[in-house]
Amino acid sequence: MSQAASRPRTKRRTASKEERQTQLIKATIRSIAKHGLSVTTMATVAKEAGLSQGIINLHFQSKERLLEETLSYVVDEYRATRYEAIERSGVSAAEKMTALVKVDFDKRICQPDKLAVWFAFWGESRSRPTYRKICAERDREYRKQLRGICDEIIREGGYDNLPEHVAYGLSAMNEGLWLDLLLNPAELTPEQARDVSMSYLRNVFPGHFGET
Amino acid sequence: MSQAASRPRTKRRTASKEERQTQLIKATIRSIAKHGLSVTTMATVAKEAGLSQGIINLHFQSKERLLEETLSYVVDEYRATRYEAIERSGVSAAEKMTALVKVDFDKRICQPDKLAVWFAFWGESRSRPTYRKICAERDREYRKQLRGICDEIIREGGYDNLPEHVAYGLSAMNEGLWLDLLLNPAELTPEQARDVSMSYLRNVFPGHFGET
DNA sequence: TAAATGAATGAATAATCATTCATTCGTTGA
DNA sequence: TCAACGAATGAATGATTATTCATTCATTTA
Repeated sequence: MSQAASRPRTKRRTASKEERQTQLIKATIRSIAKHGLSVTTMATVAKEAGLSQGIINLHFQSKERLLEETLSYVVDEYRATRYEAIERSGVSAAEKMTALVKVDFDKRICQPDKLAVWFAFWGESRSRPTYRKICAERDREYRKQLRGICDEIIREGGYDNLPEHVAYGLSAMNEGLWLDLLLNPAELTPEQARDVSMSYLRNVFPGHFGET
Repeated sequence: MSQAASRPRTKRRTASKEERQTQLIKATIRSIAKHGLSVTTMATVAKEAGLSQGIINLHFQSKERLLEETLSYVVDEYRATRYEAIERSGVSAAEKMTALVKVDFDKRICQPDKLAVWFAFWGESRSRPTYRKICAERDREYRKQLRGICDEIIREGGYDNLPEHVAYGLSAMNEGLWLDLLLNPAELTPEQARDVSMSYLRNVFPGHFGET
């Protein structure tokens, strides 16, 4: 949240626990994006943060805990941004739905470094129950939110789609579009990805997201 | 393709180069699924294959090459299954499209071990140009195929969807459904995932995939 | 200002891992 | 049956890496 954790002015400085931890988590995100998770070492993170080797064990006890905190950080940021967007949006179900799609392709959320972190942990999560648990929480909440909005829209519009199909379908499509943004950022912009997602909604709920 | 590469009968046997390489690649897939890519070592692969330490360097020169060959193996298998399905399917665009969706959720293709491999490499691909190149080839081909079919269906049905939106949307949705199958196999079966995907097609091309 | 506190360092350590290669052993051709 | 070949082994090696901890140094307190 604070940008104060960037770079110390003097050659050495003592910062608050929270400040340092955030600084180290951000360094971990950059390291994963730059080198990949399997090449991210205590050394690459410390160097990225401009700090010394031992500091990570001082603040996080172990590398594993640092990685878990990093995943949680990204997950929490995503959830917070979503709730914020829902709060700011209009009260209608269609407006809420549009707000959610916008969040997925918001610069803050789908920037390359963050996407790299999501997929790095997803890639390992099959063999790491802890990662899966942190991610599962995200999925359950997100889909529940989406499912509720779909229910409402379907009731309003008298569509004969199954709400769980649309909720699964939309969240899956957005995750897949993230993958495309990660793998070939040159071929697809976040704005185009959002258009693809919105065009899905237009097809499924023409009365709410129709062209006219 | 052959199942002969499973387990040698005698305590030691000399096999053909190709047989051993396939055996090692399959062992790598299992190791990635079981331990994750970052914990997959020469030792875990050798153990999984029931062979000795040095054998991988003998056949693949380096660990990196083994991993690249493993990714290529999965990519090639996916492509081959797709082309096979198109050949077997009816000639209409709608039949071809249905065949493609079926392939994505075929037991052979979307089994847990294989999905783990896809996501393990996607997670690292941002920092590994070689991985990205192997995957990019897959994407380009797949989307081109899909795009062609969408063009045809849109022409036939007079829909006003953009073919590239549907092609991007469908492939993204299927990739996202793979993620759901990987992360919570208990909540979603491949058959249900296929239904989600097909219900998308019903909405986008009601004249071709309509309910009646 | 001086002593106390604890944040930060970085060299040392122990563990892990990819790679090498001398040796073993199964297979093939004469 | 027996050399000759080469596939396979696995102990040894050197490189990498997470973790520890004695020491340094900035900040706070008295």
